[in-house]
Amino acid sequence: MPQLDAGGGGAGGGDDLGAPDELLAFQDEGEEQDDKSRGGAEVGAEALGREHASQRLFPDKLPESLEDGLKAPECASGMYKDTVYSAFNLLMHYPPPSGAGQHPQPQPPLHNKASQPAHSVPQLSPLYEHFSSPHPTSAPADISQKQGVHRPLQTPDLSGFYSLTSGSMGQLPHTVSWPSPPLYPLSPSCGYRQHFPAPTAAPGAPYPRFTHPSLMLGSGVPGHPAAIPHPAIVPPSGKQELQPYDRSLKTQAESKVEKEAKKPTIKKPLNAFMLYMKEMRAKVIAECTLKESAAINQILGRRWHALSREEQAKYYELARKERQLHMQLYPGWSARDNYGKKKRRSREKHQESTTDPGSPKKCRARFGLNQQTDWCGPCRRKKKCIRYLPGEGRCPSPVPSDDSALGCPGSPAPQDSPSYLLLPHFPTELLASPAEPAPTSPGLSAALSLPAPWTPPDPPQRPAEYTSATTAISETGNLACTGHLATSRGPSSERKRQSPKARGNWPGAPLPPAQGPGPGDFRGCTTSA
DNA sequence: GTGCCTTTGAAGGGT
DNA sequence: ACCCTTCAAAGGCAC
Repeated sequence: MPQLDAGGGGAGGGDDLGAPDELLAFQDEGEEQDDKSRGGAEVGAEALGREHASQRLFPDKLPESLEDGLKAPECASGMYKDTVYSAFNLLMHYPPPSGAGQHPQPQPPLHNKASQPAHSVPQLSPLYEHFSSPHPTSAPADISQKQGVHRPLQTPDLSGFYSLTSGSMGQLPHTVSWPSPPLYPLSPSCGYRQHFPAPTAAPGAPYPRFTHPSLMLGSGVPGHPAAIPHPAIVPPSGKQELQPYDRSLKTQAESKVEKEAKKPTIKKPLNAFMLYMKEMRAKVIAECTLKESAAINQILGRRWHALSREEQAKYYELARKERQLHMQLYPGWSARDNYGKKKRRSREKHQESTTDPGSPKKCRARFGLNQQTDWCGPCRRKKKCIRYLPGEGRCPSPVPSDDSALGCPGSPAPQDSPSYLLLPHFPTELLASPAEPAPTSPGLSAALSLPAPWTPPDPPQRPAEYTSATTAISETGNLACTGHLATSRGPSSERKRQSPKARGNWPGAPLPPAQGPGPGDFRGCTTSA
């Protein structure tokens, strides 16, 4: 379960996303689900799209209340959780009831992510945008850049609106297409309850939190008085009785695969750094004439460390709110749900390491390099490499290491450091291993000098719930599109070796620079892949 | 069309 | 408690 701010982060910050106890109650309900019941729920959720269509056509047949459906025994496991997912999706495309008021006319979605996978649910970043963009006109230009959809100017009235993408419509199989995707009002403080009639639940009842007709899940629940039988509505057992033609055309396994494919993907909420990247990417692109995200992200990573604590705290707070909102919208969702939906390179590497004694993984383990991103062998990437390899290892298309060479205005890289030494993940086989003599290059020698002992900066003024913060800035100079790329961030395995408490117990407290070899330390590894 | 690269943070399973 | 893995965004690039 996503971490709730123990300190009641909302306590002092006016976080009205929902009282922690409410969240807990909400969450506990979802946590009771088991995978099996979820399977049934997913099908039920799928059916809700169709159910929803019928409800829209026959609004007078709406169930009496959401809680009826939620409290139905059939909802006791699984049904609720996933129906909420779908319900939220429906919310995003369903005009709120007239009684709700304040509903804008249908507008183009703020986040029309054409590139968004058809089955994915967009991020909650509108929340972030609302918080982080008091002046909508200054909103980062990259929000819709990739999508290729011009983002309409946000008026203050719209800034608090949450929309799903038109593409996300595809996540709801069999749903009808509304004439236009309406925006859905969402209070900046996650105020669904502010926009919809108060629930009719008995006092103290945990549900419903949503009372929009589209959330009248009862009609989709078998056994509910208003239930409309639908082939896709399955009992909590998760088993669906196939129609005869179904049996003949596809096996249950195929059907299961198909349903898996149709299952909406709920993305992880963005963390603080992701929110920061999203906001600053366009700026860096504009400044640096860079487009490759890998390089952009390196710059952003350094700038992130250069941020003051107050600036970082803003993003941590936004991220925390996003997580809470996400938790409310998708109770019971786990990031684990999305595991395996991406190709995992590390797994291949792991297999590779089991057979190759000099494998990158072993080398990484030896020197504490990031297992996913640090290289130990020669540049094994066949494509154009953004890393600069000296001598024979030179990649076909070296990319300068310092930001200025990358196209950024700013100070050049340190004079005594060859550009390749300034790269964070310089292929270390070209340098001596710790047991071997160091190269004679003066720049190399300089680069091999480990970072100066880390000394904590002045005590920060963190929010109350953040304590003992430390800032890990090992950069030597201008971080704005300048300086070297050696990051202060240790390898993932290394940075996680340190407990959150040890590194400061405020969320996302940055680690002190790695004292040992890190991605930017250029420690040697003589093995090659 | 798919995956990699690159960053930090969050989460959860495993030990 | 700690370690390890995966995913979240982004867009060029390689295959």
